[in-house]
Amino acid sequence: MPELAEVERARRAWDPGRGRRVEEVFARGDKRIFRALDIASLVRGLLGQRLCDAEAHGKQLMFRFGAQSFLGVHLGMSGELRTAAAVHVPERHDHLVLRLAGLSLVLRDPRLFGRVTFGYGRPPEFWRTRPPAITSSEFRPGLVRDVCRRRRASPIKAILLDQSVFPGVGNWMADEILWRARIHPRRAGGDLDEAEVRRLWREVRAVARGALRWIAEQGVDPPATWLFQHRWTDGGTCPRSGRRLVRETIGGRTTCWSPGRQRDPGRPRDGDS
DNA sequence: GGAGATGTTTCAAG
DNA sequence: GCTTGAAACATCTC
Repeated sequence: MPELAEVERARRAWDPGRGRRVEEVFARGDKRIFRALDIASLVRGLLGQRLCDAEAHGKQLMFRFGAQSFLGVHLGMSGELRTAAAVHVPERHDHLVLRLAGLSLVLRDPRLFGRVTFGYGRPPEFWRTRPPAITSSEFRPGLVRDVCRRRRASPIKAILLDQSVFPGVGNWMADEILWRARIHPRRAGGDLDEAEVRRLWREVRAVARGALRWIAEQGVDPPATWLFQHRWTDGGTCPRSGRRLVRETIGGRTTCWSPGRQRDPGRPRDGDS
């Protein structure tokens, strides 16, 4: 599920626990979401501390407990945050449950592609060195130009998934961005001209803002004018051209685009395949 | 039963 | 040394 806006929505899911102290920590420490994390110090660092702050950055989440304890969560492919009753009995895929006064904070992740990190005294390294948010004014066109130059042989679809430049952009957002910018997902980064780089930069921001508005703030899917509504299954049509959408694997991920609107680099006259 | 899934990491090859 | 693409991770759903 989780890209930029879904992660922002997850950030808010634990809000009911704000200001309350952790009374008990349940963790399935053998699960890979904890990687090399020392569960004993996680428990020690959280017990008795109040949930004070929750921040999202790209696909990363950081929850601060007390002044010193920083709990990082990456939801991977199937992670979810929710609250449950204080007496909640962890279900099969509930790998971390924090019992506070009156409710429990639950991290569920069936596929176990998520990751939990913990920092005491200061946030973990990745959080301190995170790249500019794509919604911030520091996210400038030059960053897009640089990564396209550096990864000049990679398809632009794969480049957009680079979290060190486009934090929060995932598979559906990348397709949405390219569709709006009228750039074929298989175009090589080094092949984009200055105007295309500029369009890409602009649409990264537009899709990020729109996704946050619909998904995180209003809690609904983006409207039918977005590719989002049409891309998931075979047989969809482009909401702008009315033509049949194409789905293929690019950069190892299912990719959907609108032929004609996004011209195929191998077929300069007609993008239909 | 098989394929595929909104993600990252690792590793071998160029 | 850098870049690239494929495989691996674990489970569920269609």
